[in-house]
Amino acid sequence: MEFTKRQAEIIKASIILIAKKGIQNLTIKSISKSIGISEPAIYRHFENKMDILLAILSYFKNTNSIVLETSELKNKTAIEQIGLIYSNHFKEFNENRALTSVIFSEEIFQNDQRLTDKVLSIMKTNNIVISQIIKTGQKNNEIRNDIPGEQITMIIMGALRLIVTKWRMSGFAFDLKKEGSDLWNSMKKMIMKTYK
Amino acid sequence: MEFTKRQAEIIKASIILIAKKGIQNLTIKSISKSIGISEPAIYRHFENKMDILLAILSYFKNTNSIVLETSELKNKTAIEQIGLIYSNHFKEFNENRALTSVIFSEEIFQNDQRLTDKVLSIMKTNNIVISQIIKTGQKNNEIRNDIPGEQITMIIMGALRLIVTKWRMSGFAFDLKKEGSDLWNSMKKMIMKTYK
DNA sequence: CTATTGTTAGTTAACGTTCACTAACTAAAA
DNA sequence: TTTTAGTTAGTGAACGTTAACTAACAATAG
Repeated sequence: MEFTKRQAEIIKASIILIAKKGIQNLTIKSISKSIGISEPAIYRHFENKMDILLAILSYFKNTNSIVLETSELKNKTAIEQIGLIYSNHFKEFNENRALTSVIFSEEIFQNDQRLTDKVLSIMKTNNIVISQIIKTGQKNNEIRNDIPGEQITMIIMGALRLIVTKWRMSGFAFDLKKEGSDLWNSMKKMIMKTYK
Repeated sequence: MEFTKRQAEIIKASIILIAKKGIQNLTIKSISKSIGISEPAIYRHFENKMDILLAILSYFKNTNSIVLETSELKNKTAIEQIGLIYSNHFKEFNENRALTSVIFSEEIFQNDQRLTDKVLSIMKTNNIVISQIIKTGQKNNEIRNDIPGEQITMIIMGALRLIVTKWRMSGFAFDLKKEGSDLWNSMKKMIMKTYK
């Protein structure tokens, strides 16, 4: 188990606090207050504040892997796989809205090299997984190959990120699952080799 | 003139500081140090720190309007117009790299309602301009109309944002103008009605 | 022409508050 | 009985901001 119960509690409280008021208002005091213990008690579970930030990123990495590497993906077409990754993301965000404030927000973790490196590695993992699926789809003549796979990956990831950002900034005012699914259906038309 | 020389200096210094070390390290002390005056002197030019953050966003709004509403856009096809908006953005970012750390980083300005509102209004302006161009292009049978204009807008904006984010996070390691232009050529293939 | 008055943009010193973090102690669980 | 997880009460450093003052300059009045 990567984190104890209390550690997980601290991580989740921190994410919610960042979502609400930004990283500038994430303090040991605000964390401890939100879970109902004293400030020094936090230090029984994390060495320092930086370790909490790193733990948040580890938590993302896990969540992300689960969404990306689910066994559902096996024995599906490339298009079906990307579709599933899209809908899994939307499901995850719908259940954990605070996550959207930080998961595509590389800028938040900019104050330390270790944080930046960790963010970068999460981004790269994402890219490799999607890119691999796209390229396989291109080989199978499922996805158009007059456009480099990396660029299709960028377009797919860019749209996913932007719709989630808009959803959050609207105060979660629209149905992400529905709008997201519509968006994906449009993207399919654009990237599939033969669309009927 | 919206800002005095000194105010502009403070704004630019702040953007560079955010780009370097994140919003957490933007302090009155760091700003004053970077332009070589004392901390209290900052208060001769801005009432308080919040006003500096708001000024940064106003500065963005201006830069953004210039990129979006240039007269070059007149008498051009929709595709040419979006192409120009893309390349103008890349040119602007290339000349002012620190800008990329904040311009698509809504999360940075999350600690106050006034900041969030201003960010939102900039995003909306962007969207309206691009969306208008796309819809005109669809009416003229220039852009495919089997996909709603709003979704094409989202895809275009999402890709632009993501490539800029990647460029920044790579430490500006690739040629944004070239990679961006390649990306746009691929997007054209996807959204044009007839591509030869 | 010069003395007065006001403005602008800066200084040093200090304010109260909050920050991350620690020492010392305690209750309860293992 | 030792370990774990909490407490209270504190630390020095950094935070945004203000007070008090000054040098340099511009406009105006005598």
